[in-house]
Amino acid sequence: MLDIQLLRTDLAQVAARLADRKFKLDAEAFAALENDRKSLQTRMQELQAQRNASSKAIGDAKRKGEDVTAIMAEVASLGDELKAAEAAFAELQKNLDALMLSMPNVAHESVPVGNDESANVEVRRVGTPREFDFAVRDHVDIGEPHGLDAETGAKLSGARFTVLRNDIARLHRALAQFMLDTHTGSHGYTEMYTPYIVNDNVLFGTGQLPKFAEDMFKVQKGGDEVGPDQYLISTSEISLTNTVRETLLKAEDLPMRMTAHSPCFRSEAGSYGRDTRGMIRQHQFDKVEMVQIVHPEKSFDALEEMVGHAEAILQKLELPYRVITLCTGDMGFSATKTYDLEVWLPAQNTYREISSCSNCGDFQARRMMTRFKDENGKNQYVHTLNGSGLAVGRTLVAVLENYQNADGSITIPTVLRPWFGGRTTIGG
RNA sequence: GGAGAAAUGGCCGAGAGGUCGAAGGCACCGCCCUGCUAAGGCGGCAUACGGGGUAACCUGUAUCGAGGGUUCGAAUCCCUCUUUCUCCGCCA
Repeated sequence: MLDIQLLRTDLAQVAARLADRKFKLDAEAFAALENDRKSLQTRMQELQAQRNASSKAIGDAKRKGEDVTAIMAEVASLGDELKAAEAAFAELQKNLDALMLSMPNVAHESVPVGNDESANVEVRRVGTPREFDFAVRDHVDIGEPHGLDAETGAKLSGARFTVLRNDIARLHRALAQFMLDTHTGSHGYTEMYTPYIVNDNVLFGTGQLPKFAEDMFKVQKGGDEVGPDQYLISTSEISLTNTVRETLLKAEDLPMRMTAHSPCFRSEAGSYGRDTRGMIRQHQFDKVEMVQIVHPEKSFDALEEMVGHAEAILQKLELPYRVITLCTGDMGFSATKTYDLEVWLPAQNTYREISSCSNCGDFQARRMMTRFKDENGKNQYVHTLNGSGLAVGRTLVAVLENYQNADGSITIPTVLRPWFGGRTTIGG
């Protein structure tokens, strides 16, 4: 959520920056709403003050044993007017809140302005794509003989679900554990295990709701118990970041670094026909997530560091990749700046997204009410960051394709061999 | 699933229809005293929003798990929900 003060004082500028993000803020409508809010609030507060004064007078009079019928009569007429004013204010506040919740974060000034991915900026390339002296196969063809089974996945759950068995399942697990161990062992993250089903208010906190409900899986309890609306997490950023919701942290608690390995569930509404083959785009995939809760002045340094943490995984796996700065039009809702990591996929002869690292500034903190007491004893919103470190399913794809051999076997990356009892290949 | 208890400020914990934004303690900050790996005294110390002031600050309103209700007036009474704890049952 944006700072409403900023909207009041700098409406035109905020509207312009939101326009870069393809959000049309009707400045006039907002200003009108703000105006109404002000007059309604003032009126309501006046009436409340009157009521409080009268009630106090009644109390005083009663204690002295004086007659209170006169004051009682005076205050009687107040009730209805107050109720009406309060109702009108609540209604308006609701509309204002809904509008505020629907606005994306504004981009940091260092973010390139642009409409779509064509305006993204490549920051660097690391590693050189391998030269193959045989016909490159894609991960489906390479993986199938060793246990990648889309057909059974579809039988169980439909399109975009895959069953892994044997060495492929093991490789998948090894990847996740390697990532987790690296982040906890070398990058200072605390390992976490969190719920995969969360209440709707949690989704408001990180920004998936109210706007992106169609991307989520909504779940329902058996029986006829009614509780809050609940959803499967689309990323453990949601549960990790929200662990600090509605809390007042101490300055020395910061920075907090959390990591978790979890499945992610995405409806992929609107992506029909895209990446239908293989494991690139699934309804369920695993991801090792990094989340940081940091001091507001340190969040952009933390973002660079976090990108480095994600890169370290790719480097240790010896996978070629590039780093991209997303432009304003391509960034996620809550982000103020985002770097994507794209891994080289030989079969597609291109780089594909495998990690996304974002600084959300105070946008999520404001929605979650997460603050810390700063050096001067003032409560300030923290800044939140999240990044994939990495998407496990896509990393599996990248390993299969980049490590494939002419005979259909797969060389196991050196760092993963401990999970294979020292074996060096799958198949072959 | 059954029975009961509870939810108050960063934390602990009083409160029981008006004088309560809320005693007391801890933590924290300032000053003083004293001096040594301690202690004592005094003062300050919730949040959000509105209005005023360059500002320190002043002022109004709201907030005692959440939402409704009763009342001139609710932390205190009533209803619903959520969460936690205890006992019983069931259970990976």
